[in-house]
Amino acid sequence: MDKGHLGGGGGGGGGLLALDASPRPLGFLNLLSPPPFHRSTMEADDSGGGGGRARRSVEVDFFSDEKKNMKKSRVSGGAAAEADDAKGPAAAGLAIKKEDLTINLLPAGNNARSDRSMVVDDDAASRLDHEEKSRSSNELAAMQAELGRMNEENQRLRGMLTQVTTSYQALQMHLVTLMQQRPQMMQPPTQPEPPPPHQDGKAEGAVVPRQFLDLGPSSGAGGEAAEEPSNSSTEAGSPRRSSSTGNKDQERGDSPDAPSTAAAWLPGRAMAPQMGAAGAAGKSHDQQAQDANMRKARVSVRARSEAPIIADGCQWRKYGQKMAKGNPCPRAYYRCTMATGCPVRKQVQRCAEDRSILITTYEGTHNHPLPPAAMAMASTTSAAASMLLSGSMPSADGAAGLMSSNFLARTVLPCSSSMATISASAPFPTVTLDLTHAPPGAPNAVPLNAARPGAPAPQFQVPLPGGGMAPAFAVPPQVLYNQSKFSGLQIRRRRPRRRSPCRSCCSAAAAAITADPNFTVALAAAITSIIGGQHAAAAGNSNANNTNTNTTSNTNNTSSNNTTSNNTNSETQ
DNA sequence: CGAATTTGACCGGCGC
DNA sequence: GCGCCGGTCAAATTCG
Repeated sequence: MDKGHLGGGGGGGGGLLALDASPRPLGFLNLLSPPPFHRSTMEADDSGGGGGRARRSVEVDFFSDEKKNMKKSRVSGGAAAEADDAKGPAAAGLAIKKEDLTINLLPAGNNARSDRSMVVDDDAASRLDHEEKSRSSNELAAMQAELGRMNEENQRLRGMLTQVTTSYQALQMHLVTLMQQRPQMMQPPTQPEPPPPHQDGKAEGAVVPRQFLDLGPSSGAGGEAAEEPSNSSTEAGSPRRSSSTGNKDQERGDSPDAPSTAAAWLPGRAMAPQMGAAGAAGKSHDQQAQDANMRKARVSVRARSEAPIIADGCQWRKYGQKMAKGNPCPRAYYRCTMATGCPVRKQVQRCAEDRSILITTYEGTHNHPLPPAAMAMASTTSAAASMLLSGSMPSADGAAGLMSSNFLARTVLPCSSSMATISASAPFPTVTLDLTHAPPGAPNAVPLNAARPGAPAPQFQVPLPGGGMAPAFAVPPQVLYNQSKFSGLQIRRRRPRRRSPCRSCCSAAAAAITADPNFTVALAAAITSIIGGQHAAAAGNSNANNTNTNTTSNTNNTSSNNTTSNNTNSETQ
């Protein structure tokens, strides 16, 4: 065991969860104003308990390159730095030369002093000294006047900068919107394909050929993933894993088409087989960089849950547990076992600051059909991931990344500031869906149901066709009215074409979210749409959706040797 | 007895 | 280059 890991004792806790550690994410995302970037640097803070507090305001850490540039530039001058960094080429015309703002008041005094020292012993020069003094004072006054003038100029330029910033933002948003639409339009018409070969019996009947968490703007990965078992996320997470060390599940699932595993959930790569050799060969470096980015993309869900794991409708097998730095609660690692070789993994960890909050981080794309129960989370995470990655798509271009992130912020966050947090901070771009806070006007936090079917906690659960309890979120009543958006989204997108169902799903999801001024409502609606069809049988539990009683029966996993996870990570389907 | 979980060890990435 | 840390493996253990 890595004793060092258990030692923990620091803040940090990893880029992703560090951001999530805040019990109340602010949800802001002001990419054009320096403060978030300044704060984001605190993410790397390894300090102890205080780190969490500090991180409270750390919500955004997009694109470290820009951050560095910004820092660098800020050293040289305030307005100039802002103009150069925030605006980039667009603000070239507004660039302010450093020397313009570098106003040194010392020379006058220094010169005078040095002059005086030169003539201090010269009586004849005393009068000259006096004259020079007065001249210096005049110069000083002139310089002060100049300073005042420059300040005014500075103010004026700042105003202009703000104006240009606004227009630039608008253009960015527009561009991102266009870019989001483009993948769909560019997708070549493809013939229907047979269902996945490994459509196992677990998901029979109720299964819906929908991908969970398609991590890509051009969600082609979904289609490929559905047809090709993949451990690509595993490869991403642990490249060293080779045939000799791969686990049984993965080996079983991957062996048939290992070469395409990477394509299975990397949207860009997924396109390669379709495009053929030429298409694959023509893949740009940008796209490859994009792939790398997508491979790491994650969706984190924060929810109040007394159970050690939230029931999201999938079957998970625990394969590891570790103490994460800065969090006394262990982090558990699960992989999806609904289908052999499913690359999806998730990490479950309690929030260090509020242990009633369970942070579940999903990574990867399911390569198998999902039961409706799993689609609730799928809708949420896939949409969020799609948005995230559509935003980080042109990662090679710093300005574009900034642009996209800003777009995400504006589409996801403004109306649901407590709902979604986007972080492109290294190492993984992450969307955090915070379900611990109800939308404005909602009474309380949104409780997530316990994973255990027999859990005593009066939390909202949905029965599955198979008899198990499906995941569900307690939906604040006031958001139920708007369920049509997401439910329609799901239904419409069922099997548009086998080639890339997920692509379409996510594009639609992203579009829906983009169009929807209230992501919170849309999210709740998605879940509600699931609940709606099966709610009746869950009446016994449904009374908990309004009142989060937060029973304290759960003993948190505060010990590294905790043994509570063994009875919770297998979900009855 | 098979499956699932636990947990120490190992590996690679990354920062210093 | 070294150490820290996240992530994963896999033998041992536990559970049903």
